[in-house]
Amino acid sequence: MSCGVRELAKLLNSTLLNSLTFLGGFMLDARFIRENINVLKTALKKRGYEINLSEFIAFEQERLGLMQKAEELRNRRNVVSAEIGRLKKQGQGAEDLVKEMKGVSDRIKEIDEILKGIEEKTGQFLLNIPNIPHESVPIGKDETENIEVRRWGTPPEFDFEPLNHWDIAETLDIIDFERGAKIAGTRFTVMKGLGARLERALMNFMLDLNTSKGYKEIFPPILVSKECMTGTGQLPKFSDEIFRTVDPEFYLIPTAEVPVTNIHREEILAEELLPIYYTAYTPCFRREAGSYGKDVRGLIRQHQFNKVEIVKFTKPEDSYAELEKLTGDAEDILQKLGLPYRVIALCTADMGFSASKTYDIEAWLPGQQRYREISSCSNFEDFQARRANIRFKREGKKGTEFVHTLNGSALAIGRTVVAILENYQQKDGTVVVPEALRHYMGTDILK
RNA sequence: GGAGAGGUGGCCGAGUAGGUCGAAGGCAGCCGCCUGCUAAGCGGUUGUGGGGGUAAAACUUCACCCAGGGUUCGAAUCCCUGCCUCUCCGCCA
Repeated sequence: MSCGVRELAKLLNSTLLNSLTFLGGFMLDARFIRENINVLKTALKKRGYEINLSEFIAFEQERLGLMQKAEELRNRRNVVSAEIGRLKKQGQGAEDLVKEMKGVSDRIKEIDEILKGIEEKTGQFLLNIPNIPHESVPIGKDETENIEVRRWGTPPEFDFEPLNHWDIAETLDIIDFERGAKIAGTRFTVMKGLGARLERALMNFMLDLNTSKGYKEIFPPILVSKECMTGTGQLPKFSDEIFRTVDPEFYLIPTAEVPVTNIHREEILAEELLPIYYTAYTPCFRREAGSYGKDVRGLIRQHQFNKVEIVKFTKPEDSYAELEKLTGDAEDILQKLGLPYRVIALCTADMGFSASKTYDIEAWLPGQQRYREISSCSNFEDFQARRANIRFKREGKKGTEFVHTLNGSALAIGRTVVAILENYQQKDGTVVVPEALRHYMGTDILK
């Protein structure tokens, strides 16, 4: 029965976001919303999001009424203007009609002004509503209620006290934290020698593995427009977390998800193109505002880091199966690298704004004696597709539908470096290179 | 950065003294007919989003000729701004 609720809620969400006239040219089914307010409220409450729709609905009713009025007037204007043309052609005067139409046009302008104001308000309101969680997502109030789905591998045992990656890296002289700070400030690092090489090896290894599975390699722009950021859901709500250039205005991508998902913005895809699989290496940039005390040492939390991402566009009926496959593809990388990990299903309160369902993959870090996030795999259903207006057309069917978008890290490279250094460290301070990387590294040991 | 040209439907391409243009024509596609197969030929058809309407259709209406403003009774057609593309010059990895 929760399924029925879910379906309703989904439909409702669809309808809501449809009203972004200034984004995609959609309109909103106000009646449907009026009849289903409670469904939406309940669904979002699971996330801890309280929604107040009463003002919105009032605006909607007003908007619909005004729109109809304006359309009537436009129709009148179209008809009469044609008549005026006809009369003039026959050499007859039409002063009365012209005068009347002048009034009509002014009236239309007035109404349009009001409509614009309303649409601006409702549009902003809608852009700030998070996605509705999938029914399979555990309900919870914070991250303690996430659920561990499975584990792979066994944390290594050491006959010595395992070090943190920053200590290992310092000894090996492969990561220079101080000079990173000198050049750019805190949360920046310089990778050197085998460290730089390891970073590059991981990029290549991941891209090669992903492309061998049918993901098409993409190398996108790293500065993007505001529209892209809105399309994938980073804006307008999370401007604090993003770097921005001022003149001209660009946004530095926090993840390849942004440019890669927006590849198909404003497009209608042919059914046979789906599913589309992309993989992309990009640098990523994050402000990390509000995390001042966290992970101040080491590579875990940087303003700039490298990541290989995978992105999928699918038909709605396939997206959850694709999420499992996508997560599996990310896990495969860790398995090939021999890094122990666990998979976590995020609960309703811990999921990102745009996601319907998310699995985090956490790698074991001996230096911290705990699992840390190394990948996040999400199904956004049609949330991003609505914002970015990405649709597809079914063979032989009228109209279009929104695609579902998914993405996941495969993987975050900096954190993979951390996991390798800490899991493969040896008593003498050297680090064994995982089998799968030796070809890329040209060595089997970091020393 | 300087000087020009241009942005029309899936594609090509008309439309420039503003009026019945959602937009000629061609191609491609689809549906029929015809031909023993293929090609050619004939007829029809083919956009997106919204409102009203319907059980669903039919039907009706509004918007969309890069985007946003403006002029006008009326704009694909005129004016302004922005974005993008192309050519030439300069500069540069």
